[in-house]
Amino acid sequence: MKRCWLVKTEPSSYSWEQFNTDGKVDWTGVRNFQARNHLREMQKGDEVLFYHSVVGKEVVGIATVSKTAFPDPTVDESVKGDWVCVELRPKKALKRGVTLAEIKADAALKEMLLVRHSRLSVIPLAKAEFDRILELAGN
DNA sequence: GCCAACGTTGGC
DNA sequence: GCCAACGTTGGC
Repeated sequence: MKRCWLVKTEPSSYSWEQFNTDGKVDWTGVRNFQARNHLREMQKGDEVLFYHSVVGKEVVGIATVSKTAFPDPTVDESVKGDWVCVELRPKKALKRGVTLAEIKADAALKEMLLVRHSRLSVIPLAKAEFDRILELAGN
């Protein structure tokens, strides 16, 4: 079954603009068990909201999973554990960014893990939450 | 720039 | 196995 996700990134390290320039990216560097488990559950074609943390604090676009979990090539001998990444491709920019403040203010979204668990970097979304964000964005 | 929340590490 | 210390993330 197709699922919806949200990934966070600081635009100063990797932005939506850079993502679009690249055309695709291996979503590497996840070093959190919960986030990793979510990466493993991603299926090809799943839709992923792209969120800018710290700077902007808004959802800026939609990506799709183009390759399911595979070993993270950025892991070397100094890193313990069995880490994975996925390949993402940009699908569509939001017409208008949806900010964290708006998400918190929205009755349908304020229970999102993005709000409740702000440090998790890969977050599963309910379809209704995903749709609501697109609605707020005007897409 | 500060600090709260959380995860990880290491001593016991 | 507990818990204090520490590092990191991310909102404000």
